[in-house]
Amino acid sequence: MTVVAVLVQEGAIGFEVMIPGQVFGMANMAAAEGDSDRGGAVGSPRYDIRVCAVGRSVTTLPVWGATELRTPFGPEAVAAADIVVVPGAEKFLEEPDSEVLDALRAAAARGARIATVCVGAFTVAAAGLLDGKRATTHWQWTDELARRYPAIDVDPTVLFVDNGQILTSAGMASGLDMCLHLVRSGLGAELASRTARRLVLPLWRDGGQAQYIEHPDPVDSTHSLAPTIEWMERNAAEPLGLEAIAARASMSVRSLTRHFRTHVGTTPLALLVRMRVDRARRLLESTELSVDRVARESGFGSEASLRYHFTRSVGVAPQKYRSSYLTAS
DNA sequence: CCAGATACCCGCCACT
DNA sequence: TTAGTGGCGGGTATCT
Repeated sequence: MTVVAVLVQEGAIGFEVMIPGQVFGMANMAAAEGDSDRGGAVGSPRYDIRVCAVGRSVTTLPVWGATELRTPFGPEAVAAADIVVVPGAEKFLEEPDSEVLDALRAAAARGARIATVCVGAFTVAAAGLLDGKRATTHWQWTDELARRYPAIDVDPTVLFVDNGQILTSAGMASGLDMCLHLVRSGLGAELASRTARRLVLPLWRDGGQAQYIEHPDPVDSTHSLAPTIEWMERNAAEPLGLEAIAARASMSVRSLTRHFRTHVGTTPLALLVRMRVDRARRLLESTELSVDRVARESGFGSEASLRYHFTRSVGVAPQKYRSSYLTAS
């Protein structure tokens, strides 16, 4: 069981406080569904989510909805957590409470993962945990983060950054992507994809995507490529070229790449590679197929190609991923 | 891991 | 005039 502590500070942004509960809670439901599908008894939940405050037991959420949050847990939740999520708070430009900083440093020191949403990155930065690391935050505040903490390598162009131990996300909805990423790395791509479906989240939003995309014509642009992308998802195992994709979208190759850049924020091939890596992950998790077979079944032309992309996006080689995944579950 | 071949991506620009 | 399209060139990423 993975303990997730959501560390709430005064003036926390309500939406972001709720994100971990929604994603990890949904992962619990997806896991239970998986248990019964396999004919076995429903196992215990995978995640234990504890909304907590350090210093105060009740934190108000005075803006944007004017509600009040009761935090059932205190510092002991942070001390017990495997993952500490830090949502953004209203007064993020002020020095955080020293108890909060101490709790974060202690958690990091004993190896817990720390994940920030939005301007929560400022809190973790104040604890000195981001020095020398790559990080991101809400695009309105990336410059300020870089100015205050020159030792941090701030990347304003991505949805989230995973440093292994510390994760930072761009803000608001990208916190969903980051938490889903944590589910994927903890429990596997198959469960993560079922969780995404329950959350009605697109599967393919990934860390390396533009934070914001201009939408000159939101009505048309948000949906025009959706059928093409679904088609790519279904046919990712086939050798797809730009020509074929463009034909499917009934436009030229030039227009296709242009639309991808402006509306999706990435390129057709980059998206396809992500889809294929995801397939490969699932095959490695759930089958005994050789790495070479996995490469072909997931749409990569060769084992070398799979290894190249897999290692780049997952961080470990396919074979290593399979063995570590099996021992972890 | 290297190298040659190929595919892709995107600025530029003419065109509808 | 503005908005969108798509061919072309060639630097770069990817494949074999």
